[in-house]
Amino acid sequence: MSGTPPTGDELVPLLAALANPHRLRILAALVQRRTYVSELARRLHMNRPLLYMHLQKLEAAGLVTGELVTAPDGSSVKYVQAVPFTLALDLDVIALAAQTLTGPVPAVERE
Amino acid sequence: MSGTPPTGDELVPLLAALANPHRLRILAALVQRRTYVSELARRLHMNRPLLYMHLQKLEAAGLVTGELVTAPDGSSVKYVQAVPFTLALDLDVIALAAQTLTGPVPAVERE
DNA sequence: ACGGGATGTCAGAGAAATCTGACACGGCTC
DNA sequence: GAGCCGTGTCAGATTTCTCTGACATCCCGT
Repeated sequence: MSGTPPTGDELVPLLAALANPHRLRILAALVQRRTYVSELARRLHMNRPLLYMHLQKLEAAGLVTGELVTAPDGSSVKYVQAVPFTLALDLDVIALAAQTLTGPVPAVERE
Repeated sequence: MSGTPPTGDELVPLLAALANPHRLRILAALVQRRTYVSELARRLHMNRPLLYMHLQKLEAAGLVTGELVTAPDGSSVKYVQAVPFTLALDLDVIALAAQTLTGPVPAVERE
């Protein structure tokens, strides 16, 4: 995760992952502290299943890492933490990314 | 539109506006050329109503400007163009933006 | 008058994202 | 065993986003 020019196919999911208040707050909460899921749910006042969904999207976008830790007492706790990243966005970057978009486009875009 | 630190309430719509293949391609098409709507619809192979919706979202996010020009021959044509911008995204920026999120949050986030 | 090209808006179908409650499992402590 | 606290997953309701076809309007040139 760094400042390399993103392709369209990886930029869209990344932006989609960030374009949500909950997920911004989740990331913000994980910047400093490394927390486990249930505690995070309490801190952010959201249902655990909901938090799970958002965490999965963040994880899928590579913005968050999860680690299932089996504590010495035998209980398992899943710690999550934010993955540092940098994204410089710009009209030129977007124009570049748009060229690398695959998908249902006949590619008769020229002219 | 520039590199000032965005608040959460303006960052989320901005990211949401960008997190779409169509809108990336629309922006890319408007970087160089200034085009009117119908022609743009042909260039990108999409229905005009659909293009309109995406243009409205881009306009709402401040990424695109529209100008309805009444040509000398009397016909009116709407020209659209991309608005230059810069966005530097970062975990710290996100943490900052998350603090400025208004909304249905009891704000009992402390501790 | 007619056809063509432009703007703008609508209703509604279809797909995807969001959110909630309930369930299953395991391990600890009392 | 009962209660508490973790993880993980599910079905389903609700909402939002996408997308299409059709319509109304205006101006121009033939």
